[in-house]
Amino acid sequence: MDSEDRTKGDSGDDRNEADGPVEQPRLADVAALAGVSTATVSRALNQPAAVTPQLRARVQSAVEELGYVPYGPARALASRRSYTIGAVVPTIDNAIFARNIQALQARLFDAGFTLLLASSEYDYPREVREVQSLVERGIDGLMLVGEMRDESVYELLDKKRVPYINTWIYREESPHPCVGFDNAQAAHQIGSYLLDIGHRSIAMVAGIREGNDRAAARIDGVTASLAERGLRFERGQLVEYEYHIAEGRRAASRLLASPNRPTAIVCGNDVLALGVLFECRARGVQVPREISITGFDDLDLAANIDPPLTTIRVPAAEMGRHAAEFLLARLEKSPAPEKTELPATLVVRETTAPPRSLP
Amino acid sequence: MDSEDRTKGDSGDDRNEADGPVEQPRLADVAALAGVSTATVSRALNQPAAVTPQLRARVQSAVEELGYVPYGPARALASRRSYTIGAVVPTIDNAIFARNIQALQARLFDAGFTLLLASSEYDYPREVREVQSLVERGIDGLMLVGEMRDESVYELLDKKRVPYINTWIYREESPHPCVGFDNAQAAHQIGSYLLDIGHRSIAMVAGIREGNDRAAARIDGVTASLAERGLRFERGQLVEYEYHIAEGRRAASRLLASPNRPTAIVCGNDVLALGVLFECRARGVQVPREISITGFDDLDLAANIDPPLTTIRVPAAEMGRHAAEFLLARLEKSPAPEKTELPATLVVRETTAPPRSLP
DNA sequence: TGTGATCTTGTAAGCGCTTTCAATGGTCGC
DNA sequence: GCGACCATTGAAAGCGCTTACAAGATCACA
Repeated sequence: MDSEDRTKGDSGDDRNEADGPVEQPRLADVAALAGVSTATVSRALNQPAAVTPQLRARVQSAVEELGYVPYGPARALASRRSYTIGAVVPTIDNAIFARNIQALQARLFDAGFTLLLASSEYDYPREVREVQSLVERGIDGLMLVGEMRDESVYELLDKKRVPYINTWIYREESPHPCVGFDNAQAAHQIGSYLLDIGHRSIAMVAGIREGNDRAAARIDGVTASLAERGLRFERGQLVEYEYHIAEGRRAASRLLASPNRPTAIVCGNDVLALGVLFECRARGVQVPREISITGFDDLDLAANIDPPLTTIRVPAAEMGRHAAEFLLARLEKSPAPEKTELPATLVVRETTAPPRSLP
Repeated sequence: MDSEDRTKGDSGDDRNEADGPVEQPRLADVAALAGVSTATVSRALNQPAAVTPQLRARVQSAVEELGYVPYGPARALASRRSYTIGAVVPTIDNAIFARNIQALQARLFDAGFTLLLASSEYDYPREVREVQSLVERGIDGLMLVGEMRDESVYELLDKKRVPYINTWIYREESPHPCVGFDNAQAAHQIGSYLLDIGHRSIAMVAGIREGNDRAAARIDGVTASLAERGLRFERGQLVEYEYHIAEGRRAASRLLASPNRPTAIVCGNDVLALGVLFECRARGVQVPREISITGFDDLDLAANIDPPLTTIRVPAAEMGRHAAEFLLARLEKSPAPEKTELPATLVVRETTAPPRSLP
C-alpha cells in the first residue's frame, strides 16, 4: 500500500472545495487499486499488447475510477521521450505560415505528439533563444524555417541529438535535412515570365532579406532572370519591405511616383502584392493595363481578388505534413529522405499582361 | 565525483562523430566542475540572488564550458512547474486566430514560458482530447476559445488545478474566467445599424453554430436586433457555412439567386464576407448600391479591399496578451480579474449603404 | 512427466532536477 | 570577547514514471 504514504492529513475525497492541493492519483495508486505492480500498469498503458487482456481491462477500469492522468514530465524523464515536437517560425501572423503550422500540428496530433510553437519575429538572435528554450523543454524533434541561422543553433541540436528539418527551402547541397522548394528558381520563373511577355522595366518589392534566406533567394532569382537578358534592377527599383499590406502600399506609392515607373512589380509575397494592388487601385493605376503585379504564396485570396493575382503556388500544408512525417520517422529510426523537393508553380492569372506600348 | 558514475566505456569528448549517444552534461557535472553541490548550482541558476556573486560566476562559467542545458522534464517533475502554457483554438488557419496566438506566444516567451498549441478543428470531442493531451504534458495554464464545451474538460482542469481562461467571449454570469467581448451584442450592433439605415430584408451567412458559441451568439445578436423591430429572418435567409472564402461565395450565390433577394447580408466573419463580396462582384451585383455586406473581425484586408468592408473590430491580439497575463498572474498567485471585457466596435466603411428604393 | 523455451509479471534502480533541513561560518550587539 | 542571529551552502530525499533484470508460470515437445 505504498500509495498510502502520501495521504497527509485529510484523506478521502475532498472534491476540491478546499484550497489545499488535491492529491492527484499517480501510477502507483492505479497499480494498488488494480492489485498489480506499477510496471504492469505502465505496460498496460504504453504497450497494451504486452499484457493479458484481463489485466489490461483491470488496469483500464482502475484508471477510470481514479480519473488517472499520466504526468508527461515524469514519463519523459524516465523514458527520454517527451512526445513533443517544436517548431519555430518567423511569425504565426501570416496566413501562409498559419496553414503550414496547422498541417504540422494536425499530423502530430494524430501521432500522439504535441506541438511546441515559437516565433522568432524574423529576429536572428531571438531564434537562437527560442530554439534553446524548446530544446530545454525536451522536444523530440524540431521544425525550422529556412536554413540560414546562427551556427550555434545547429551545434546545439547536434549536441542534444534533436532531429530537425528545415522547411520552405530546398537546396541539394545543404548539409541539413530540408523540405520545400527552390525559392530562387521559383522567383526566376516569375522574372522570366514577365520578361517573356515583354516587360523590360521591372521593379521588385521584396521582403527584408536580412535574416531571411527565402526573401534573399527570391531577390536573387529575379535578379538572375534579368541578368540572363542583360538587364538589372534600375536604381531604386529593388526595395525591401516587411510583409504587411500597409508596407506594400507604401512601397507602391514610392514606385509609382518615381520618374521611371516600372511596367511590372514583382512582390516578395502575396501580402505585399495585395498592398501594391490596393495602392494602384487607390491611385487609379490600371492593373494589368498600366502595370503588372505578381505575388508569391497563392493565398486563398489571390484567386479571388480583382483582378486575380498572378503568383507562385507554394506547398505550405504539404511542407508541414512532411516535416511531421520526417521527424516522426526519425524517432522511429525508420528511413526518411534527408531532402525532399516539393513543387512551387507559377499560376498566371490576371494581374499580369504585356506592357502596353508607349503612345 | 559522482559525475563519474555515468561514464560508461568511452569517456572523453567524442564529438558526436559516432552514433552512440553522447553523454549530455547534467547539473551534477556542472556542480562537480564548479566544485559545489547540485543544490547550489540549481540555486545559482534559478534564484541568482540567493547565491554569492563569485559562486554565481563560477557556476556560470562551468555551465558555459560544459554547454550545459537544463532538462525541463526533470525540473518540472521536481518542481511541479513546467513553464509551459497550452492553448487550444478552433483553427490556426484563420488570420484572426493567428494574430491572437501570435500575441499570446510573444507575451509568454517574454516571461520565459513556452506555448503548447493544439487546434480542435471546430470539433467538439476532439477538443476534449486535445485538452487532455495538453494537461498530460504538464502545462501550467491553458487558453481556451469560447466557453461551450464538454463539461469533462472543466472537470479535468479543476481536478488537475490547471488555471485556464476562456477567450473570444465575455459573459458576466459565466462560471469561468474569460476575456473578450459580447458576441451577441456586437452582432446586435450590426443588425441595428443596418436596420437604422433602412434595411428590412436582411440575410445572414453565419458560421456553423454547432460547437461554436461565438457563431451562435452572433446569430442570436442579429436575430434579436431584428426582433426588436418586429422582424425576423425570412425562410432560407439565415444560413451557416464554414469560414472559408469559397463557402462565402457559395452562400452568396444561393442568396443572390433566391426570389426574395435580401438588401443586406450580415456575415459571421470577414472571410465569409470577403467570399460574399467576391461573388457579388463576379455576378455584377453592385456593393453597396444593390446590396450591403458586413463582416466581423476586421482583418487587415477589410480596410483595403474594394469597397472597404464594414465590420466589427475585434481585439484579437489584446485577448492573447491578456490571456497570457492572466495565466501568469494566476501562477504567481497575484490578483487577476476573473473576467474582463474588451471592446468590439463597429467600423462602418463602404460595403454598407441604405437600400435603394425599388423602382 | 521432464525440460527448456516462451510469456507475464514484479522488483527495484534510476531519469535529472528542486527543495527541505541542517550545518557552517560570519557578523553584530552589548 | 561572547552569544545570537543571519546568510550561504550542502546532504539527501524525493518528484512520477519506465525499464532492465529476475522470477514465476505456462507451454510444446520428446
